[in-house]
Amino acid sequence: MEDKKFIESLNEKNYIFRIGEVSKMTDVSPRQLRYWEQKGYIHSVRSEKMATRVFDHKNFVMVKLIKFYLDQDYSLTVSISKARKRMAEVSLTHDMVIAMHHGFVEKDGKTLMDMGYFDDKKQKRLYGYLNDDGHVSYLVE
DNA sequence: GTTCTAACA
DNA sequence: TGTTAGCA
Repeated sequence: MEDKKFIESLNEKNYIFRIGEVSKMTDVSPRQLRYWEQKGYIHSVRSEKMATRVFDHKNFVMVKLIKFYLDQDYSLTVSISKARKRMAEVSLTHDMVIAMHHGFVEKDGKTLMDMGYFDDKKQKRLYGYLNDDGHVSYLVE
């Protein structure tokens, strides 16, 4: 289970940024970030004794999403709404991919992703791989 | 040098 | 929302 430890060591949850860094990476001013936080659109963590904000990866992504919609001339409130919906979808996508990912196996010169049992009786296993056009092909065995 | 809060020619 | 002031 060394793989698991390695994955956890680089888990995005471990990445935190200060307001200046987030501002530069997202092109959102510190003033805006503080305001958005005050309104509850984003959240920062304040270490027990540390007086400065730190944003985790999740909130960094949220800022990027809000900015993405603002740049398309949506109002702030609409951007927030759209960003929250996207966040939920991205989060669900992440959870599902993690849950179905059972490693890779080599077959016929291809690298197949083992997606676990396909049926409730746990007799058929689902595999998938990317073909040349970028689409996923499936295999059940 | 950076971040914080509060306030506004 | 930008900017500035005065701190920590």
